[in-house]
This record gives sequence, C-alpha cells and structure tokens, in this order.
Amino acid sequence: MATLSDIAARLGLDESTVSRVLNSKGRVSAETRRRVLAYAAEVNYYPNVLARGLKEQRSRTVGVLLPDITNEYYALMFKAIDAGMREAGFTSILFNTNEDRAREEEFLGYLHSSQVDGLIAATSGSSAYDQLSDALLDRIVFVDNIPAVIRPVRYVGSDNLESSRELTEHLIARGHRRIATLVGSLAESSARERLEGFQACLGEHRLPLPAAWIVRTNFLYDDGYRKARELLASPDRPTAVIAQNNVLAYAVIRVANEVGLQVPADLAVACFDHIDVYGFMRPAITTVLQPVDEIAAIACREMLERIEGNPGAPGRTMLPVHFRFGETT
Amino acid sequence: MATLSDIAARLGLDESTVSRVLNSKGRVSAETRRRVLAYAAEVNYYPNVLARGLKEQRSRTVGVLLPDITNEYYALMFKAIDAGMREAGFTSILFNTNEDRAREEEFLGYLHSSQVDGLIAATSGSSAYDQLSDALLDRIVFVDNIPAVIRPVRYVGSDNLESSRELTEHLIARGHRRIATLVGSLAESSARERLEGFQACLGEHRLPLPAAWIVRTNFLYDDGYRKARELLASPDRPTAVIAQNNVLAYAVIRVANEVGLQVPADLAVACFDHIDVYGFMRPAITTVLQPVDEIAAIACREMLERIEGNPGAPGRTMLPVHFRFGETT
DNA sequence: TTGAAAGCGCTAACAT
DNA sequence: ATGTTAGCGCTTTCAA
Repeated sequence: MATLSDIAARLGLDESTVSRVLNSKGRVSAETRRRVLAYAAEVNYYPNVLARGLKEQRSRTVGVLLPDITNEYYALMFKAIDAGMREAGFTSILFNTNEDRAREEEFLGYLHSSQVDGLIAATSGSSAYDQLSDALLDRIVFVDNIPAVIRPVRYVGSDNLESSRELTEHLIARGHRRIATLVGSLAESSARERLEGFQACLGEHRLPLPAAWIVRTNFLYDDGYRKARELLASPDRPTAVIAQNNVLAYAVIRVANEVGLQVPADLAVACFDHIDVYGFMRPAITTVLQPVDEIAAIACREMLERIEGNPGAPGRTMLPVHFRFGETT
Repeated sequence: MATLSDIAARLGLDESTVSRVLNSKGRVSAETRRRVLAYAAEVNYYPNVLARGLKEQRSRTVGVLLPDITNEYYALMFKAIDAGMREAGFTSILFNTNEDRAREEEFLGYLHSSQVDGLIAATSGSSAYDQLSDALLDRIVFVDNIPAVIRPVRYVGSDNLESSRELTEHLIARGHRRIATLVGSLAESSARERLEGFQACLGEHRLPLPAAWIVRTNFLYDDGYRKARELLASPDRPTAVIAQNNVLAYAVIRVANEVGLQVPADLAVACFDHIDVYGFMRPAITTVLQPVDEIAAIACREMLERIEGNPGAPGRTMLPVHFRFGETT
C-alpha cells in the first residue's frame, strides 16, 4: 500500500509536495508534477481516506440511515438521495437499521467521528438524537419521520395526518363503517400521525373504533402477518383495513387469501407507500404515495447547505402526496 | 465533541488510561474506571472511528458493493450479508454502483484505506481489480459475478452456464424454436456465462440464432425497454425471450403488453433472479433463482476468515439453483 | 496501576 | 517551488 511518504522518499521529495501534486493545490514545477503523477500511477496510489478525514474533519461522505432497504420505497429513496449527493461530489453510504434502534444509535457514531459529514435519516424512533450536541443535530436532515426530540429539527416529508384522514375518508365514502388499521411502531412520528388522522376521521363520522382494531406492529412483514391473522380470525372482523405501510398491506392481503376472504368484496385494503415500480403487482392496492424524488432532492439540498456550514432553519417541509386508487377498495 | 484527551485532561489522567477503561483492556483501578465511565457518559463520548481505524488499520466494517440496490435480488443479498456480518460483530455498509464502473473503482479506495476491512462485491465488470495487490485482492469475496482478473479470486455463486442451458431447454421443450435473449453487459461473467449456456443449448438443438436476437443491454430497465421495443417490432420476431435478469424481463413483458402480444401465447418470457418476495407479481414469471441466503452466508464466512488473516484458497463455490416455472412460458 | 512517547497517513500554515 | 512542522484522535509498547 503506497503512501504519500513512500512516494516522497522514492522521488526524493517531501510529502507535502507530493500532496500538492495529487490534490492540484499550490505551485509545483511541471517536471515534479510529472514525476509524481507517473510514479503514483505506477504504484497504484490511493489516498487513505481515514487519514484525510481525520486531518480535514470531513469526508465528503454522507450517511443515509433507513429502516429497511428491502422495502422498495426506501430503496428508491436511497437511490434518489445517492444521485443527488453524487451530483454535488459526495458519496452516500447506506446504514440499514432493520427497524432496530440499537443499530440506529450505533450508526450515529459515524457522524460523531466525521466519518460522514452529515446524515439523512429516516429514524425508527430512537431517542438518542436528544443526546446530540446542537452542532451535530444540525447535520441531520430527517425524512419520512421525526425523532422524539425536544429541539426543533429539519424534516422533509409529507402531511401524514392529513393524508391518512383522506385515505380513511375514501374508505368511508365506499360505504365502510368497520375499519381497522395496522400501525407501525408508535415511536415513529409517521405512525402516530397516520393513526391520529385515521382516528380523527372516524371520530368525525362517529364510527366505532374498538381497541382491537388498532393493531400494533413493528412495520415489518412477519409481524404484520401474525397480527393480521389474529385480526381477521375474529368473527367481529372489520370490512376494511388501512395498513400504515406497504408490506403490512401485503401481509393483510395474504392472510385474506388464506382465510378465504375476497379483496375487496369481503375486505378492502388501503395503505401508505406502496410503490409498484414495474406495475406488475396484483391486485393493484389503493395507496398514498409520497413524492420520494422530491423529498430526496430537498433533503439533499438541505444537507449540502448544512455541510457548507449554513445551519439552515429547522422546521418541516411538507410535500403534497398522491393518491392511487386501485382494485383493493 | 469530547475526545479521549478531553476526558483525560478533565480527570487529571492520561489518555492511555482513559483508552484502557473505554476498551476494557489492561488493569485499571475500580475507582479510576468508575470516574472515567461516569464522565464519558456525561459528555456522551463516542470514539472517533477514523482515528481508531487509522491507528489499528482495521475498522470492523465491510463494504458490500452491489450494482443496483433497488433490484429486490440485491436488496435481499445485502440484507443477508448484513445479518451475517453483524452476527460476527461487523458493520456492513453498502456501496451502490448503479452498474457504473467508475463508481465501482471509487469504492475500491475504501478498501485501500482500511476504511473497510474487506469487500463482498458483485462487480459490474470493472477491470480495476487487476491493479490490486495480492493482499488486497485477498480481502475481496466476489458474489454473483467474477471480475476480469488474471489471478484466481474467491467467488461464491451458482453455475450460470448450466442453469442457462436448462432454462433454454425448458423453452425448447415447450415447443419454442425462435428464442431471443436480452443480455447484460458482457463485461460481467454472469452475462457471458448465461449467454454461453443459451448458445450451447440452441446449438445442440440446431436452432437458429440471428445476431439480432442477442440483445445487449446494461442490465437496467430503461435500456431493456428500448431494446425490447426494437426486438418485438420486427416482423421476424422470436416466440420466446430469455432475459438475463429480472428487470429486463419486466421490460419485455411491458413492451409485449404495449404492442398487443399475449404472454405466453404470443411470447414466452423466462429470466434469472426474479424474486417476488410477497408473491403479488402477475404474471408469475418463469425464473431461475440463485440461493441468495446461502450465497450470502458462505460469502460472509469466507470474508471473516480472510479478515482474520487466513487468506483461504481462491476458487469458485457453486451452489445449486432453483427453477420456478410460472405463467409466462 | 498509571504515564510517556511514538506513530497510523494525511494536510496546511509557515518557512526557505 | 519546495521543505519543515505540527497535529487530527486513537492505541500500544515500554517505562515507572
């Protein structure tokens, strides 16, 4: 592994001169420049990003913290963020938390160390953000979800409460009176807000909401499947279900098929964030879509400003959602 | 951002003592230990992973280099690798290359710098691996694909040539005589081998293969879509298509629908690596499935051995594939 | 049990 | 145009 000082020693130069050549900084004679470049290529020199990062206290890298990269919604989110940051000369690396708060907190260490210059994070509800210094919190842009933090933070997403209310309204308009919901972890603001919108809408229409119809899950498929089995096994079952994310809807539909319920005749299903990129999923599920590309673009812009030392105002940027009515309602 | 020396100064200790406490190494008095731990917690101390990595020349982190994280196949691959490495106390970070060789090479810098201790890589065909020192090449386990490298490397995957031959055989058994294929970048071994198996099978059956029926793409959807339009617009079109990955198959089916061809009546479609996790994709596409979890598990084991300093023999580990016959053939 | 000192590879301010 | 020096934060002999 050739280092700067290896090259310098071999060429009878000083490290700093070699550094200047390799970074195109300062004045260097054409001849020196040529020799350094030639030898560096010969030994296949790569700068040590650890050393550079330690020295510079920045890495031109951002972390993208997401709960579940196998969820197409987050995969697209990552891709869009990666593209946006790359355009600005930054590398993005993915921290996949698997909805696990311990992992989420572990990844915060990368921010502490300037191994990443900033974080674009869809939190799973960790409370660790509250321990962060103001300076560090300023280097995080939250998407999808707002952490349980006292201080105001930067958030880019959509109005979960209102979109949930509208989705519920849609089911009621279809004649449903018995509507249950599969919620994610209520440590996550998106889950709380979607639940709130749902409850508010039912309340306005004076519709009943038994406690058993607010089904708690961890937002992942397996848990959703188990809970959906219980819900639909009851003789007193709902005629419609709102799943707070896409995979919970997949679980509900799977269970419906297994227990012989027709969708939507016996059970209507609607959900959030069901992105069917290639359009091959059947039935087409009624869903609320957040504008992933726009969220990513704005998050990148905010991130870059923060990295450039412009703290930027905290606060929420709410983007309009899109409704897609499918075959399940 | 509290550092070791901040803590040491504040407590009237030496950095090295604080380091020992925080890493549970060496002998430290209970009292000193208590004070250090208490103060570290108070100031929310995080070790600087850059400094530690620079010093130790290791990071307990591995890079996972994949061509397209929005492809469910690779998303599952990442998840499985992440789980395996995590079990061994390693963090995995994702390098998404988007099938771009320049990005692939950029990420190799992380290995050079020991920012990652090793790499599990599904190459897009970069030739940069040949420039790596033996020591560095030893720290890479290739999955999915073998790079164009002279030296032998460690590879975990499946027998693409044979599985391609069998898939082709299946179509022929179904009565097809006019079979085209959408291939990925031939810089990738998987694409070359799948093409080879396809050609071999057609040859054995003395079936024609016009040059226009070997359709080159970059493995991504948009390119596949354009090329599929051209292929199916021809009056002399094939009655079956083998797509070398899942998204190319999606593109073919989409085009078929658009130009009014029934699948499979007018056009049969089969492909590789179509993972339909939730079983909602229609039509169900006939596909060859590689055992992702097993590949990941073995790749992790190999990776860990290498990191522990056991170079391990190069060579290929070939795992058996699984065929799923769907509604498209 | 604790401290002193060196060094990982790099950059940058300050000489020359 | 090039060299000297210091230091980023950490771990690890070696010494006390």
